[in-house]
Amino acid sequence: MQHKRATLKDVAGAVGVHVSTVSRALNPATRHLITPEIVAKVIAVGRQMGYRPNPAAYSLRTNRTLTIGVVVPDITNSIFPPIIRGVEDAASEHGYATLVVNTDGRFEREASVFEVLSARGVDGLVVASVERKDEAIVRIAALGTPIVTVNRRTDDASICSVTNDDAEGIRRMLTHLAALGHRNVAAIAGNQGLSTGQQRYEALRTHAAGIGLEIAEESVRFAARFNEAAGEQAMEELLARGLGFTAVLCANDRLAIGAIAALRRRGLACPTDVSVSGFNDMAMVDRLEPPLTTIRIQQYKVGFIAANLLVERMARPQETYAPEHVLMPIELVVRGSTCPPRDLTRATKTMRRRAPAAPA
Amino acid sequence: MQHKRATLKDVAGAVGVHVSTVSRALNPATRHLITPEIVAKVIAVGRQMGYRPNPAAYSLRTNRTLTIGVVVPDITNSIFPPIIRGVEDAASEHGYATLVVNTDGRFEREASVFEVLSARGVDGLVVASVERKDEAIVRIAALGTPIVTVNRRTDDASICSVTNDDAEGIRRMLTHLAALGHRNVAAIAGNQGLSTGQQRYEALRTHAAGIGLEIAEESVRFAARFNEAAGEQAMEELLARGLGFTAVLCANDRLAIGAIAALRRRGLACPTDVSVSGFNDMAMVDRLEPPLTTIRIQQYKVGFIAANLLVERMARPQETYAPEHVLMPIELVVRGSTCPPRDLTRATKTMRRRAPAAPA
DNA sequence: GCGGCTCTGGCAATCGATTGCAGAAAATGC
DNA sequence: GCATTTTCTGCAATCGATTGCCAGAGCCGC
Repeated sequence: MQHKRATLKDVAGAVGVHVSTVSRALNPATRHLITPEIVAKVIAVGRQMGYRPNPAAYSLRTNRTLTIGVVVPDITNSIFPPIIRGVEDAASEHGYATLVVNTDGRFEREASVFEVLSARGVDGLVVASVERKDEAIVRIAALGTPIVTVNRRTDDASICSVTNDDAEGIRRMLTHLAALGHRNVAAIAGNQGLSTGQQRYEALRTHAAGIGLEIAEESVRFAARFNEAAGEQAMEELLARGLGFTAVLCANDRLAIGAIAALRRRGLACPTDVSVSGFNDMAMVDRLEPPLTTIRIQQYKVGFIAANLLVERMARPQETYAPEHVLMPIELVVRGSTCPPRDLTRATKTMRRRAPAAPA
Repeated sequence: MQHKRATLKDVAGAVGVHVSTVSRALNPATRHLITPEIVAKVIAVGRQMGYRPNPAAYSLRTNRTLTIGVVVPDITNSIFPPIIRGVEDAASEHGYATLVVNTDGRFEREASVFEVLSARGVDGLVVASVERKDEAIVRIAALGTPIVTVNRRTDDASICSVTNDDAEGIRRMLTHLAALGHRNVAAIAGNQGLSTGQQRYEALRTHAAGIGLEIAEESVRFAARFNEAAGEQAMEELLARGLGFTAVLCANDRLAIGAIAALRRRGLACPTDVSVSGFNDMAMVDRLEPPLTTIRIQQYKVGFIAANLLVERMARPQETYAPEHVLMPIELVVRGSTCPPRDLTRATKTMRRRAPAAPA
């Protein structure tokens, strides 16, 4: 990146002091050991010579890389970039760089990804790809690497996390649907091996009754993955049973998008025939037709806070302290994909084929 | 990331040879200097002890970090993650890690971003945020850092690039619109300070006539930025002039999305009243209403190839060689946002207000 | 005027690798 | 069988920082 840059030795030579003096003068923590005039001179000459510490030498000596690893399932999944951005912004404020790696949710790749980060000697990890029972993470944490999980968390409460208030989100959405007049609501739940999937489903079970909704066992389908295809398939299955629901609550936006596509293919309109709700408020879902009613999570902030938490923990290494779990508030965003039920049961109970969205 | 790991010295001790022997035995390039039996033993013991080289020590000695910097305007803009992913995948195949930074297109941030990467001593750069006249890049390149730009390029042909065939994309889109029967086509061009903006606009000028389209000077609006708001504003301006166009070619998808929103707000339907086309084929544009007709670019591949090119260049440092410029083929993707003109001029010439998308 | 104190800043070891050089051992030539 | 070459391995310097230890300077009080 540059030909040769000034070293401590160069600065020391220019000022006429020893390298150790320069080192101490430049480090705020040891600066008090040096006479103020020398400090000023060193700083001035250092700046003028364009001195910048060599990170390799620093790492070698201190065993710290000022780098944190960020592990995500896939950076091209648009839920993650805002989180990563938050992590990067917070990390860079503290002088840390971030190394982002993708696991694709595949086990073998996950192992190699941790291997790479470990080989690079990252000082800490922000992990967005964690599963509820994630022994790999627990093992790495036990070895002493500070870790914070984002969006999801492990069942094991010893791993720090920054997550969204999934339960409250579901409660708010159920309340919204009930307020619209829906009584028979179906749901497409997510992967129960992930905390998001499990929390959201559990909230459904916990809150439905109190809100006045009946959600029968058979009205819930579990999607294997959080994507459009799984949502589409789940919706197909729900429709095939003719359960007479007027709304479908989906565990995330991508499932909802798939669900709406499935409805459309069956000649049913969203929201007039069936209301559909999402979760996350991904980019662009406000521009879909219909615009998606969903729960907004604070993606950027989750990443930002997680990185700050991590930096804080990395500062005091081997101490043990209580793990922290931050829960971020969510927000209900009502758009066009939910509306009052037109006719409580007719639409989905009798599965007549219709031309898609034909003008009446 | 780990408590203490085996060093060369540890392996040397275990095998009973000198560290330099271990170093040479482990390095494929110097392995031939060592007796095969010793090599085998060193490798076996090294593996068994879980030896992994310390990157800091390696960097300090060799002045190479095995890290490349990736500079993008904003990782949350969904055009970039696939590119980044391509870069990361290719880079990691060669043992390189990637450091991604965001400029937000702001000048001062751009400077600090290069500063950070330079301080970290990256071995090379993949830059997606480059402008046509980008002196910063040229300067850094002149200092000896290998650089490859992606998606965009500098006017200065000495900087390697991997870009998409923007001109051909525009030609294909114009041909498509002409084939549908459009004759009076307007355009929303992009920032002319970026190669994409300029190339696409130039292609418009070059090819329109030959294809049988008239694109008057006043039928082209230049959007300041490549985003929805700019597209919306540009479309407003086009509509305000009542030019009688039946289609609008936009320089990218986000402009097109904004343009369609503006049409809708004016009570005009896309594509029945006005066809709109995009460029890039971003994620999700196939799920919009109407699904966007656009030009598909190979985002992942662009990143992948750029990283390979960069790695190749980093391998032989100070040599000078001809800069390479790779042009990736594009693909026309016809979806719902373009259709034959209903009535060649009535729709946009007489600006009647209508209820949005009301059934006839 | 001297012992003891604090305050500064220099010395040198250290982190873990790479690599030029030299010397020992083995192979080759005659 | 000796000289010469080749092959292999060890030695030690080096990269650029940090940091424990120590010595000299200056100050104080008595």
